[in-house]
Amino acid sequence: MTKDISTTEQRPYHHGDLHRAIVEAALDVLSESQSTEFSLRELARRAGVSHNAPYKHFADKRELLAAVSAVGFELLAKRMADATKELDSPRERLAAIARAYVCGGVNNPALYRLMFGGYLGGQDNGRPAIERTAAYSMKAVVVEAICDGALGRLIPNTAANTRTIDGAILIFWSQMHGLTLLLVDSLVGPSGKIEELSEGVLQGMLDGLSNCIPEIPVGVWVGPPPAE
Amino acid sequence: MTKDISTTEQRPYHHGDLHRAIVEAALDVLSESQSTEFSLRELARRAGVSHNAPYKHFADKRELLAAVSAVGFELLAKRMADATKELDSPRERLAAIARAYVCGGVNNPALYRLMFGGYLGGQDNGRPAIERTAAYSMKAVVVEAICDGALGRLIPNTAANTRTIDGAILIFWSQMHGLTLLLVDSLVGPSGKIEELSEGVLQGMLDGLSNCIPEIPVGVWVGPPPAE
DNA sequence: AGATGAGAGTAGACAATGTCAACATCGTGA
DNA sequence: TCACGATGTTGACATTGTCTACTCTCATCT
Repeated sequence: MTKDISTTEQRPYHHGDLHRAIVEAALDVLSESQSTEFSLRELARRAGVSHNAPYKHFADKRELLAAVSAVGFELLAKRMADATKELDSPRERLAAIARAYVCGGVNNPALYRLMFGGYLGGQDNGRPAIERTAAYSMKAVVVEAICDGALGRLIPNTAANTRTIDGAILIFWSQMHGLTLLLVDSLVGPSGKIEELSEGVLQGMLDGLSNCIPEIPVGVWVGPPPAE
Repeated sequence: MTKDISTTEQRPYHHGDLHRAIVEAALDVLSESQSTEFSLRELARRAGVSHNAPYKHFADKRELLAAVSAVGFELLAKRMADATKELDSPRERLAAIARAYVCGGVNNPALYRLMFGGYLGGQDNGRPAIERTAAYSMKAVVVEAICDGALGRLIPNTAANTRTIDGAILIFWSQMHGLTLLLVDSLVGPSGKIEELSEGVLQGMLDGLSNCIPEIPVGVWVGPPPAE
């Protein structure tokens, strides 16, 4: 039972904040190894607890990964929000959001893939609520910029405009999403020119959106499914 | 295909075409379970061989998945090519390609994610050559439609136009890629309206591309990295 | 204060998996 | 014919996710 390594200091029986420690360890390992195939036991080792301690905080590995994913969403939403600060032009704000989005994905591909890669949830077992809300808060930032006139004219955030806004977001989001993943997979490049590259796609898309803004509406929802 | 073990017939010691059998089993399991977390042993069981037989054909699980992914690329390229047949208008051909692309992804998300999800290769260990070439052949189909005038005017496939073409493909591809993954993850929907939805995004993008076609060029490559 | 009970951590066990090594079986070319 | 290489098989091992049963700690109730 003598597990103390140091001289007299002994780790208290209870960790104190294992939940957080495990999630942070997971984020570390994920960032380092760029893979979700680490073991719960490894995390337990890093946290200095027994291999089964994490199970007091997460039902299974899936749930742990969901928690990590949620942190990823929060980080991303925060970055996107931060990027818009001190920017007046709505179009510039939307562009900044896009840059933050792509940048976040490129900087930590494994986390990005965990968030959007469908390891969690599909149509079957919906992803945990904590994730949904995090993803939803991301959308809000985009909505704001668009309503403020990022596409060339004000679009009041009213029920009547819902479909227009969602249509625009759909295009915006899928373009950024696709670009991010292509970059991450090194399927387009070169990686040195990522910013230049994104900028071209981004501006082109914004112009395209501005041009066809009244015709976009299709029956669409964007973000977490509404009927739930 | 006499695989029967019925009464007295005994399976010959050697399978005959285990390589193919394993890949097909993997495709089956992948399609059914929509997860890459099946075991090699399971595939071996399905093929009716010992748990270690697959190792005579694949160095490890990664290599097996790479082979599956390659098949996926071939299937997708074929569908895209088929979709363009009997279509005269280049723009219609490009639209058909896009539909085939999105459709392929939505119909088998797990396979699509395996192909593009970066489970294999990153910038570190490049993905197997077999995959690269398959992915590259996909690009060729798109190039053709664009050069033929899908964006409103002919763009001869010359070295001088490389950047314009690659720029257009980048936008096209990332838009389709992103849309596919958003649909697959049920992050946008509703799923019943997938076609209508895709159509809106698609046409909007094509119009946008047509409008800014001369200004697109950025220093870009699309497809497998050229310096290799 | 002392009992107690729930939350948090530990220890041990189990089946399944990826992978290694040693052996068996077949078709084939020298 | 016969040895050899490709293909399959068996057995073994460390690791993993997860279950069950146990222990420790501390706040709360009497």
